[in-house]
Amino acid sequence: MSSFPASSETHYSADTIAAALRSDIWHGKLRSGEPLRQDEIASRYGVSKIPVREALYQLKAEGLVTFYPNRGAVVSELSAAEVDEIYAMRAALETTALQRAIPRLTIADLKRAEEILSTLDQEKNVARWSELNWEFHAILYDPANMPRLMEWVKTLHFNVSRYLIIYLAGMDYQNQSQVEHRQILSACRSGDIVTAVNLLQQHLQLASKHLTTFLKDLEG
Amino acid sequence: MSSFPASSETHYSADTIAAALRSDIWHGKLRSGEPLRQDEIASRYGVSKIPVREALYQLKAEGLVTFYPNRGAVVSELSAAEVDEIYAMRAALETTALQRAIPRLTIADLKRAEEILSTLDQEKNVARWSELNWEFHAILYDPANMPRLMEWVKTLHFNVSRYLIIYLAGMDYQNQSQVEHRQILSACRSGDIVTAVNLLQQHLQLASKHLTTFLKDLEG
DNA sequence: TACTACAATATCGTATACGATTTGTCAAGA
DNA sequence: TCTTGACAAATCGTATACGATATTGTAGTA
Repeated sequence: MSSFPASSETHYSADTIAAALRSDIWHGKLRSGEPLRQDEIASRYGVSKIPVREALYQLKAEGLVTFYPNRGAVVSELSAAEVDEIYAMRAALETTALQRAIPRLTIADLKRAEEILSTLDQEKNVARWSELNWEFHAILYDPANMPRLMEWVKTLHFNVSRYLIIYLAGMDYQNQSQVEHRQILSACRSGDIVTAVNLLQQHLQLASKHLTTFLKDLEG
Repeated sequence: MSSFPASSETHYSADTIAAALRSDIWHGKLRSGEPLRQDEIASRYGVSKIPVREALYQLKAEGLVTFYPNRGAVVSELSAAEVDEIYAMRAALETTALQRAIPRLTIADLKRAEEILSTLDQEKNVARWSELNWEFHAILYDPANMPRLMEWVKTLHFNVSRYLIIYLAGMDYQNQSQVEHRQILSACRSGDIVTAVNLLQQHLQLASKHLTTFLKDLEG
Protein backbone atom coordinates (compact mmCIF):
# COMPACT_ATOMS: atom_id res chain seq x y z
CA MET A 1 0.00 0.00 0.00
CA SER A 2 1.27 3.43 -0.87
CA SER A 3 0.75 5.95 1.85
CA PHE A 4 0.88 8.94 -0.42
CA PRO A 5 -2.12 11.21 -0.76
CA ALA A 6 -4.15 9.70 -3.55
CA SER A 7 -7.30 10.90 -5.20
CA SER A 8 -10.17 8.49 -5.52
CA GLU A 9 -9.46 5.40 -7.59
CA THR A 10 -9.36 6.35 -11.24
CA HIS A 11 -7.49 5.28 -14.33
CA TYR A 12 -6.42 8.64 -15.63
CA SER A 13 -2.83 8.77 -16.70
CA ALA A 14 -2.78 12.20 -15.03
CA ASP A 15 -3.31 10.50 -11.68
CA THR A 16 -0.57 7.97 -12.34
CA ILE A 17 1.87 10.71 -13.20
CA ALA A 18 0.81 12.82 -10.24
CA ALA A 19 1.49 9.89 -7.94
CA ALA A 20 4.89 9.29 -9.51
CA LEU A 21 5.90 12.94 -9.24
CA ARG A 22 4.62 13.13 -5.68
CA SER A 23 6.76 10.17 -4.78
CA ASP A 24 9.80 11.63 -6.53
CA ILE A 25 9.40 14.94 -4.78
CA TRP A 26 8.91 13.28 -1.44
CA HIS A 27 11.93 11.02 -1.82
CA GLY A 28 14.07 13.97 -2.77
CA LYS A 29 14.65 12.83 -6.34
CA LEU A 30 13.13 16.13 -7.33
CA ARG A 31 14.56 18.89 -5.18
CA SER A 32 12.96 22.16 -4.12
CA GLY A 33 13.20 24.79 -6.79
CA GLU A 34 13.80 22.27 -9.52
CA PRO A 35 11.85 23.03 -12.71
CA LEU A 36 9.44 20.38 -13.94
CA ARG A 37 9.78 20.27 -17.72
CA GLN A 38 6.52 19.14 -19.24
CA ASP A 39 7.97 17.61 -22.40
CA GLU A 40 10.64 15.76 -20.45
CA ILE A 41 8.17 14.28 -17.97
CA ALA A 42 5.79 13.47 -20.79
CA SER A 43 8.36 11.50 -22.78
CA ARG A 44 9.65 9.82 -19.63
CA TYR A 45 6.20 8.41 -18.97
CA GLY A 46 5.35 7.91 -22.62
CA VAL A 47 2.46 10.36 -22.74
CA SER A 48 1.80 13.84 -24.08
CA LYS A 49 1.97 17.09 -22.15
CA ILE A 50 -1.77 17.22 -21.54
CA PRO A 51 -1.97 14.64 -18.74
CA VAL A 52 1.33 15.92 -17.37
CA ARG A 53 -0.11 19.39 -16.99
CA GLU A 54 -3.20 17.96 -15.30
CA ALA A 55 -0.95 16.09 -12.90
CA LEU A 56 0.96 19.28 -12.16
CA TYR A 57 -2.31 21.04 -11.39
CA GLN A 58 -3.05 18.43 -8.76
CA LEU A 59 0.35 18.92 -7.17
CA LYS A 60 -0.16 22.66 -7.30
CA ALA A 61 -3.34 22.25 -5.29
CA GLU A 62 -1.37 20.19 -2.77
CA GLY A 63 1.22 22.93 -2.51
CA LEU A 64 4.01 20.72 -3.84
CA VAL A 65 4.62 22.68 -7.01
CA THR A 66 4.34 26.33 -7.99
CA PHE A 67 3.41 27.60 -11.44
CA TYR A 68 5.11 30.58 -12.99
CA PRO A 69 3.23 31.93 -16.01
CA ASN A 70 4.88 30.90 -19.26
CA ARG A 71 7.77 29.42 -17.34
CA GLY A 72 6.09 26.30 -16.10
CA ALA A 73 6.13 24.61 -12.73
CA VAL A 74 8.86 24.11 -10.16
CA VAL A 75 8.97 22.07 -6.97
CA SER A 76 7.81 24.41 -4.21
CA GLU A 77 10.25 25.68 -1.64
CA LEU A 78 9.14 26.16 1.94
CA SER A 79 10.38 28.98 4.11
CA ALA A 80 10.67 28.58 7.87
CA ALA A 81 7.56 30.74 8.21
CA GLU A 82 5.61 28.48 5.90
CA VAL A 83 6.70 25.38 7.76
CA ASP A 84 5.56 27.02 10.96
CA GLU A 85 2.20 27.79 9.41
CA ILE A 86 1.77 24.25 8.13
CA TYR A 87 2.52 22.79 11.53
CA ALA A 88 0.00 25.15 13.10
CA MET A 89 -2.60 23.93 10.61
CA ARG A 90 -1.65 20.34 11.30
CA ALA A 91 -1.98 20.87 15.03
CA ALA A 92 -5.40 22.44 14.63
CA LEU A 93 -6.73 19.70 12.37
CA GLU A 94 -5.02 16.71 13.93
CA THR A 95 -6.06 17.55 17.48
CA THR A 96 -9.62 17.86 16.22
CA ALA A 97 -9.39 14.44 14.62
CA LEU A 98 -7.76 12.83 17.63
CA GLN A 99 -10.40 14.29 19.92
CA ARG A 100 -13.16 12.71 17.87
CA ALA A 101 -11.28 9.48 17.33
CA ILE A 102 -10.28 8.53 20.86
CA PRO A 103 -13.74 7.42 22.03
CA ARG A 104 -13.95 5.18 18.97
CA LEU A 105 -10.50 3.63 19.08
CA THR A 106 -10.65 -0.16 19.19
CA ILE A 107 -8.31 -2.60 20.87
CA ALA A 108 -7.17 -3.60 17.41
CA ASP A 109 -6.31 0.01 16.56
CA LEU A 110 -4.23 0.39 19.70
CA LYS A 111 -2.47 -2.89 19.04
CA ARG A 112 -1.67 -1.89 15.48
CA ALA A 113 -0.34 1.45 16.68
CA GLU A 114 1.87 -0.32 19.19
CA GLU A 115 3.22 -2.59 16.47
CA ILE A 116 4.12 0.35 14.27
CA LEU A 117 6.01 1.98 17.12
CA SER A 118 8.01 -1.21 17.54
CA THR A 119 8.85 -1.24 13.88
CA LEU A 120 9.79 2.42 14.06
CA ASP A 121 12.28 1.67 16.83
CA GLN A 122 14.29 -0.46 14.45
CA GLU A 123 13.82 1.43 11.21
CA LYS A 124 17.02 3.12 10.08
CA ASN A 125 15.94 4.31 6.63
CA VAL A 126 14.62 7.84 7.17
CA ALA A 127 12.19 7.78 4.26
CA ARG A 128 10.62 4.56 5.48
CA TRP A 129 10.73 5.89 9.04
CA SER A 130 8.75 8.93 7.98
CA GLU A 131 6.15 6.84 6.22
CA LEU A 132 5.66 4.64 9.27
CA ASN A 133 5.49 7.76 11.41
CA TRP A 134 2.57 8.93 9.33
CA GLU A 135 0.90 5.54 9.55
CA PHE A 136 1.06 5.73 13.32
CA HIS A 137 -0.63 9.11 13.35
CA ALA A 138 -3.18 8.05 10.76
CA ILE A 139 -4.30 5.06 12.80
CA LEU A 140 -5.09 7.30 15.73
CA TYR A 141 -7.08 9.72 13.57
CA ASP A 142 -8.93 7.31 11.32
CA PRO A 143 -11.81 6.43 13.67
CA ALA A 144 -12.81 10.10 13.69
CA ASN A 145 -14.36 9.31 10.35
CA MET A 146 -13.32 12.52 8.71
CA PRO A 147 -12.11 11.60 5.24
CA ARG A 148 -11.76 15.17 3.98
CA LEU A 149 -9.76 16.25 6.98
CA MET A 150 -7.56 13.17 6.60
CA GLU A 151 -6.77 14.01 3.00
CA TRP A 152 -5.81 17.56 3.89
CA VAL A 153 -3.74 16.53 6.86
CA LYS A 154 -1.98 13.94 4.75
CA THR A 155 -1.17 16.63 2.23
CA LEU A 156 0.17 18.92 4.94
CA HIS A 157 2.16 16.07 6.43
CA PHE A 158 3.86 15.22 3.17
CA ASN A 159 4.61 18.85 2.52
CA VAL A 160 6.78 19.14 5.60
CA SER A 161 7.99 15.55 5.81
CA ARG A 162 9.96 15.83 2.60
CA TYR A 163 12.02 18.44 4.46
CA LEU A 164 12.01 16.47 7.68
CA ILE A 165 13.60 13.57 5.84
CA ILE A 166 16.63 15.65 4.94
CA TYR A 167 16.81 16.94 8.44
CA LEU A 168 16.42 13.55 10.08
CA ALA A 169 19.30 12.12 8.07
CA GLY A 170 21.73 14.05 10.24
CA MET A 171 20.11 14.46 13.63
CA ASP A 172 18.90 12.28 16.42
CA TYR A 173 15.26 13.23 16.33
CA GLN A 174 13.68 9.81 16.14
CA ASN A 175 14.30 8.77 19.73
CA GLN A 176 12.70 11.85 21.24
CA SER A 177 9.84 11.49 18.81
CA GLN A 178 9.27 7.89 19.83
CA VAL A 179 9.08 8.84 23.51
CA GLU A 180 6.34 11.31 22.60
CA HIS A 181 4.55 8.78 20.44
CA ARG A 182 4.38 6.35 23.36
CA GLN A 183 3.05 9.06 25.67
CA ILE A 184 0.35 9.93 23.19
CA LEU A 185 -0.60 6.31 22.66
CA SER A 186 -0.74 5.76 26.39
CA ALA A 187 -3.14 8.66 26.84
CA CYS A 188 -5.27 7.32 24.00
CA ARG A 189 -5.37 3.91 25.60
CA SER A 190 -6.71 5.36 28.84
CA GLY A 191 -9.20 7.50 26.92
CA ASP A 192 -7.72 10.70 28.29
CA ILE A 193 -8.65 13.09 25.51
CA VAL A 194 -7.32 16.26 27.09
CA THR A 195 -3.90 14.81 27.79
CA ALA A 196 -3.65 13.11 24.43
CA VAL A 197 -4.53 16.31 22.60
CA ASN A 198 -2.04 18.32 24.64
CA LEU A 199 0.71 15.80 24.01
CA LEU A 200 -0.03 15.77 20.30
CA GLN A 201 0.07 19.54 20.23
CA GLN A 202 3.46 19.54 21.95
CA HIS A 203 4.70 16.78 19.68
CA LEU A 204 3.92 18.83 16.61
CA GLN A 205 5.20 22.03 18.12
CA LEU A 206 8.52 20.40 18.87
CA ALA A 207 8.82 18.97 15.39
CA SER A 208 8.02 22.41 14.03
CA LYS A 209 10.69 24.06 16.16
CA HIS A 210 13.31 21.52 15.10
CA LEU A 211 12.54 21.98 11.44
CA THR A 212 12.17 25.76 11.46
CA THR A 213 15.43 26.39 13.30
CA PHE A 214 17.09 24.06 10.82
CA LEU A 215 15.62 26.00 7.92
CA LYS A 216 16.42 29.38 9.45
CA ASP A 217 20.04 28.27 9.62
CA LEU A 218 19.96 27.46 5.93
CA GLU A 219 18.20 30.70 5.09
CA GLY A 220 20.31 32.84 7.43
CA MET B 1 -12.79 43.04 -5.64
CA SER B 2 -13.95 39.48 -5.96
CA SER B 3 -13.87 37.61 -2.70
CA PHE B 4 -13.69 34.19 -4.30
CA PRO B 5 -10.71 31.98 -3.66
CA ALA B 6 -8.20 32.92 -6.31
CA SER B 7 -4.80 31.53 -7.11
CA SER B 8 -1.90 33.92 -7.45
CA GLU B 9 -2.21 36.49 -10.20
CA THR B 10 -1.75 34.77 -13.54
CA HIS B 11 -3.01 35.12 -17.06
CA TYR B 12 -3.97 31.55 -17.72
CA SER B 13 -7.34 31.17 -19.32
CA ALA B 14 -7.70 28.14 -17.05
CA ASP B 15 -7.73 30.47 -14.05
CA THR B 16 -10.26 32.78 -15.66
CA ILE B 17 -12.57 29.88 -16.37
CA ALA B 18 -12.06 28.41 -12.91
CA ALA B 19 -13.07 31.74 -11.39
CA ALA B 20 -16.15 31.95 -13.59
CA LEU B 21 -17.25 28.41 -12.78
CA ARG B 22 -16.59 28.96 -9.09
CA SER B 23 -18.79 32.00 -9.18
CA ASP B 24 -21.51 30.16 -11.08
CA ILE B 25 -21.46 27.27 -8.64
CA TRP B 26 -21.50 29.59 -5.70
CA HIS B 27 -24.38 31.67 -7.00
CA GLY B 28 -26.38 28.54 -7.68
CA LYS B 29 -26.37 28.94 -11.44
CA LEU B 30 -24.76 25.54 -11.50
CA ARG B 31 -26.55 23.23 -9.11
CA SER B 32 -25.22 20.27 -7.18
CA GLY B 33 -25.03 17.14 -9.26
CA GLU B 34 -25.12 19.06 -12.51
CA PRO B 35 -22.69 17.74 -15.12
CA LEU B 36 -20.07 20.14 -16.43
CA ARG B 37 -19.76 19.51 -20.17
CA GLN B 38 -16.28 20.37 -21.32
CA ASP B 39 -17.16 21.22 -24.92
CA GLU B 40 -20.07 23.35 -23.85
CA ILE B 41 -18.04 25.34 -21.33
CA ALA B 42 -15.19 25.63 -23.83
CA SER B 43 -17.37 27.12 -26.54
CA ARG B 44 -19.14 29.36 -24.05
CA TYR B 45 -15.82 30.93 -23.11
CA GLY B 46 -14.36 30.73 -26.60
CA VAL B 47 -11.54 28.35 -25.75
CA SER B 48 -10.71 24.70 -26.25
CA LYS B 49 -11.26 21.88 -23.78
CA ILE B 50 -7.69 21.94 -22.51
CA PRO B 51 -7.92 25.02 -20.28
CA VAL B 52 -11.42 23.96 -19.27
CA ARG B 53 -10.12 20.67 -17.97
CA GLU B 54 -7.35 22.45 -16.12
CA ALA B 55 -9.94 24.72 -14.54
CA LEU B 56 -11.99 21.69 -13.51
CA TYR B 57 -8.93 20.19 -11.87
CA GLN B 58 -8.60 23.28 -9.72
CA LEU B 59 -12.22 23.06 -8.67
CA LYS B 60 -11.77 19.38 -7.96
CA ALA B 61 -8.95 20.25 -5.56
CA GLU B 62 -11.27 22.73 -3.88
CA GLY B 63 -13.92 20.06 -3.50
CA LEU B 64 -16.41 21.90 -5.69
CA VAL B 65 -16.51 19.33 -8.48
CA THR B 66 -16.14 15.58 -8.66
CA PHE B 67 -14.66 13.67 -11.57
CA TYR B 68 -16.13 10.40 -12.79
CA PRO B 69 -13.79 8.50 -15.12
CA ASN B 70 -14.84 8.84 -18.74
CA ARG B 71 -17.99 10.63 -17.66
CA GLY B 72 -16.50 13.96 -16.80
CA ALA B 73 -17.09 16.27 -13.89
CA VAL B 74 -20.19 17.23 -11.94
CA VAL B 75 -20.79 19.85 -9.28
CA SER B 76 -20.16 18.14 -5.94
CA GLU B 77 -23.00 17.39 -3.59
CA LEU B 78 -22.50 17.69 0.14
CA SER B 79 -24.13 15.36 2.63
CA ALA B 80 -25.03 16.53 6.13
CA ALA B 81 -22.06 14.52 7.41
CA GLU B 82 -19.71 16.30 5.03
CA VAL B 83 -21.04 19.70 6.03
CA ASP B 84 -20.47 18.76 9.64
CA GLU B 85 -16.91 17.75 8.86
CA ILE B 86 -16.21 20.95 6.96
CA TYR B 87 -17.49 23.07 9.83
CA ALA B 88 -15.30 21.12 12.23
CA MET B 89 -12.31 21.85 10.03
CA ARG B 90 -13.28 25.49 9.79
CA ALA B 91 -13.59 25.75 13.56
CA ALA B 92 -10.17 24.18 14.04
CA LEU B 93 -8.45 26.43 11.53
CA GLU B 94 -10.34 29.65 12.13
CA THR B 95 -9.91 29.58 15.90
CA THR B 96 -6.19 29.07 15.33
CA ALA B 97 -6.09 32.08 13.04
CA LEU B 98 -8.17 34.25 15.34
CA GLN B 99 -5.96 33.34 18.29
CA ARG B 100 -2.87 34.50 16.45
CA ALA B 101 -4.58 37.53 14.96
CA ILE B 102 -6.12 39.17 18.00
CA PRO B 103 -2.87 40.56 19.46
CA ARG B 104 -2.13 42.11 16.09
CA LEU B 105 -5.52 43.60 15.32
CA THR B 106 -5.31 47.32 14.65
CA ILE B 107 -7.86 50.02 15.39
CA ALA B 108 -8.40 50.27 11.66
CA ASP B 109 -9.17 46.55 11.44
CA LEU B 110 -11.75 46.80 14.20
CA LYS B 111 -13.31 49.85 12.60
CA ARG B 112 -13.54 48.12 9.24
CA ALA B 113 -15.12 45.07 10.87
CA GLU B 114 -17.66 47.29 12.57
CA GLU B 115 -18.51 48.93 9.25
CA ILE B 116 -19.08 45.58 7.60
CA LEU B 117 -21.43 44.54 10.37
CA SER B 118 -23.44 47.73 9.79
CA THR B 119 -23.65 46.98 6.11
CA LEU B 120 -24.68 43.42 6.88
CA ASP B 121 -27.57 44.69 8.99
CA GLN B 122 -29.13 46.25 5.92
CA GLU B 123 -28.17 43.74 3.27
CA LYS B 124 -31.17 41.80 1.99
CA ASN B 125 -29.57 39.95 -0.90
CA VAL B 126 -28.42 36.63 0.56
CA ALA B 127 -25.55 36.12 -1.85
CA ARG B 128 -24.15 39.54 -1.09
CA TRP B 129 -24.85 38.98 2.61
CA SER B 130 -22.81 35.81 2.53
CA GLU B 131 -19.90 37.54 0.82
CA LEU B 132 -19.89 40.32 3.40
CA ASN B 133 -20.12 37.72 6.13
CA TRP B 134 -16.91 36.18 4.85
CA GLU B 135 -15.25 39.59 4.64
CA PHE B 136 -16.04 40.18 8.29
CA HIS B 137 -14.43 36.89 9.29
CA ALA B 138 -11.46 37.43 6.99
CA ILE B 139 -10.64 40.79 8.52
CA LEU B 140 -10.38 39.23 11.95
CA TYR B 141 -8.11 36.44 10.68
CA ASP B 142 -5.86 38.36 8.31
CA PRO B 143 -3.41 39.77 10.88
CA ALA B 144 -2.49 36.19 11.82
CA ASN B 145 -0.40 36.32 8.69
CA MET B 146 -1.21 32.79 7.60
CA PRO B 147 -1.83 32.96 3.85
CA ARG B 148 -2.03 29.23 3.31
CA LEU B 149 -4.51 28.76 6.11
CA MET B 150 -6.57 31.63 4.74
CA GLU B 151 -6.75 30.04 1.30
CA TRP B 152 -7.93 26.76 2.74
CA VAL B 153 -10.43 28.35 5.07
CA LYS B 154 -11.78 30.40 2.20
CA THR B 155 -12.22 27.24 0.19
CA LEU B 156 -14.03 25.53 3.05
CA HIS B 157 -16.17 28.59 3.57
CA PHE B 158 -17.30 28.71 -0.03
CA ASN B 159 -18.01 25.03 -0.03
CA VAL B 160 -20.65 25.36 2.65
CA SER B 161 -21.81 28.88 1.92
CA ARG B 162 -23.25 27.92 -1.45
CA TYR B 163 -25.62 25.72 0.54
CA LEU B 164 -26.10 28.31 3.24
CA ILE B 165 -27.31 30.75 0.60
CA ILE B 166 -30.17 28.49 -0.34
CA TYR B 167 -30.96 27.95 3.28
CA LEU B 168 -30.78 31.59 4.22
CA ALA B 169 -33.25 32.54 1.52
CA GLY B 170 -36.04 31.07 3.62
CA MET B 171 -35.01 31.38 7.23
CA ASP B 172 -34.24 34.13 9.68
CA TYR B 173 -30.65 33.23 10.40
CA GLN B 174 -28.99 36.55 9.76
CA ASN B 175 -30.18 38.31 12.92
CA GLN B 176 -28.92 35.63 15.27
CA SER B 177 -25.69 35.51 13.32
CA GLN B 178 -25.22 39.25 13.66
CA VAL B 179 -25.66 39.08 17.44
CA GLU B 180 -22.86 36.52 17.53
CA HIS B 181 -20.69 38.60 15.21
CA ARG B 182 -20.95 41.56 17.56
CA GLN B 183 -20.07 39.43 20.57
CA ILE B 184 -17.00 38.10 18.78
CA LEU B 185 -15.93 41.56 17.70
CA SER B 186 -16.39 42.87 21.21
CA ALA B 187 -14.15 40.15 22.63
CA CYS B 188 -11.56 40.91 19.97
CA ARG B 189 -11.66 44.58 20.84
CA SER B 190 -10.89 43.86 24.48
CA GLY B 191 -8.18 41.42 23.48
CA ASP B 192 -9.90 38.53 25.21
CA ILE B 193 -8.58 35.64 23.16
CA VAL B 194 -10.22 32.82 25.11
CA THR B 195 -13.68 34.34 24.93
CA ALA B 196 -13.33 35.30 21.28
CA VAL B 197 -12.22 31.82 20.33
CA ASN B 198 -15.04 30.23 22.30
CA LEU B 199 -17.62 32.51 20.73
CA LEU B 200 -16.27 31.80 17.25
CA GLN B 201 -16.42 28.08 17.95
CA GLN B 202 -20.04 28.39 19.05
CA HIS B 203 -20.85 30.61 16.09
CA LEU B 204 -19.62 27.97 13.67
CA GLN B 205 -21.18 25.13 15.59
CA LEU B 206 -24.55 26.83 15.43
CA ALA B 207 -24.25 27.50 11.72
CA SER B 208 -23.29 23.87 11.25
CA LYS B 209 -26.30 22.67 13.21
CA HIS B 210 -28.67 24.87 11.22
CA LEU B 211 -27.33 23.69 7.92
CA THR B 212 -27.03 20.00 8.77
CA THR B 213 -30.56 19.72 10.13
CA PHE B 214 -31.77 21.46 7.00
CA LEU B 215 -29.85 18.99 4.83
CA LYS B 216 -30.97 15.98 6.86
CA ASP B 217 -34.54 17.05 6.19
CA LEU B 218 -33.84 17.13 2.47
CA GLU B 219 -32.06 13.80 2.61
CA GLY B 220 -35.10 12.45 4.37
C1' DT C 1 -45.17 -5.52 -23.18
C1' DA C 2 -40.61 -6.21 -21.34
C1' DC C 3 -36.07 -7.17 -22.39
C1' DT C 4 -31.87 -7.79 -24.96
C1' DA C 5 -28.58 -6.62 -28.96
C1' DC C 6 -26.55 -3.54 -31.30
C1' DA C 7 -25.90 0.63 -33.91
C1' DA C 8 -25.79 5.78 -33.56
C1' DT C 9 -24.60 9.56 -30.89
C1' DA C 10 -22.47 12.17 -27.36
C1' DT C 11 -18.75 12.99 -24.54
C1' DC C 12 -14.49 12.07 -22.73
C1' DG C 13 -9.22 11.67 -22.47
C1' DT C 14 -5.14 12.57 -24.81
C1' DA C 15 -1.77 12.80 -28.94
C1' DT C 16 -0.27 16.06 -32.24
C1' DA C 17 0.67 20.61 -33.85
C1' DC C 18 1.71 25.36 -33.49
C1' DG C 19 1.80 30.30 -32.15
C1' DA C 20 3.45 32.88 -28.04
C1' DT C 21 6.61 33.83 -24.42
C1' DT C 22 10.81 33.27 -22.21
C1' DT C 23 15.67 32.15 -22.08
C1' DG C 24 20.18 31.78 -23.95
C1' DT C 25 23.82 33.33 -27.30
C1' DC C 26 26.63 36.36 -29.38
C1' DA C 27 28.13 40.35 -31.95
C1' DA C 28 28.14 45.47 -32.06
C1' DG C 29 28.63 49.57 -29.65
C1' DA C 30 29.60 52.50 -25.32
C1' DT D 1 34.95 45.09 -20.03
C1' DC D 2 30.32 45.78 -19.68
C1' DT D 3 25.84 46.76 -21.96
C1' DT D 4 22.62 46.22 -25.34
C1' DG D 5 20.01 44.36 -28.99
C1' DA D 6 18.79 40.95 -32.12
C1' DC D 7 18.42 36.43 -33.44
C1' DA D 8 18.04 31.25 -32.19
C1' DA D 9 16.60 27.71 -29.18
C1' DA D 10 13.86 26.03 -25.58
C1' DT D 11 9.66 25.78 -23.36
C1' DC D 12 5.14 26.99 -22.51
C1' DG D 13 -0.11 27.36 -23.24
C1' DT D 14 -3.72 25.93 -26.03
C1' DA D 15 -6.35 24.80 -30.54
C1' DT D 16 -7.33 20.94 -33.35
C1' DA D 17 -8.04 16.15 -34.17
C1' DC D 18 -9.19 11.56 -33.06
C1' DG D 19 -9.57 7.01 -30.79
C1' DA D 20 -11.90 5.24 -26.57
C1' DT D 21 -15.71 4.96 -23.46
C1' DA D 22 -20.29 5.81 -22.06
C1' DT D 23 -25.07 6.88 -23.19
C1' DT D 24 -29.04 6.81 -25.92
C1' DG D 25 -32.15 5.14 -29.30
C1' DT D 26 -34.05 1.43 -32.08
C1' DA D 27 -35.22 -2.90 -33.78
C1' DG D 28 -35.87 -7.57 -32.95
C1' DT D 29 -37.09 -11.37 -29.91
C1' DA D 30 -39.28 -13.85 -25.99
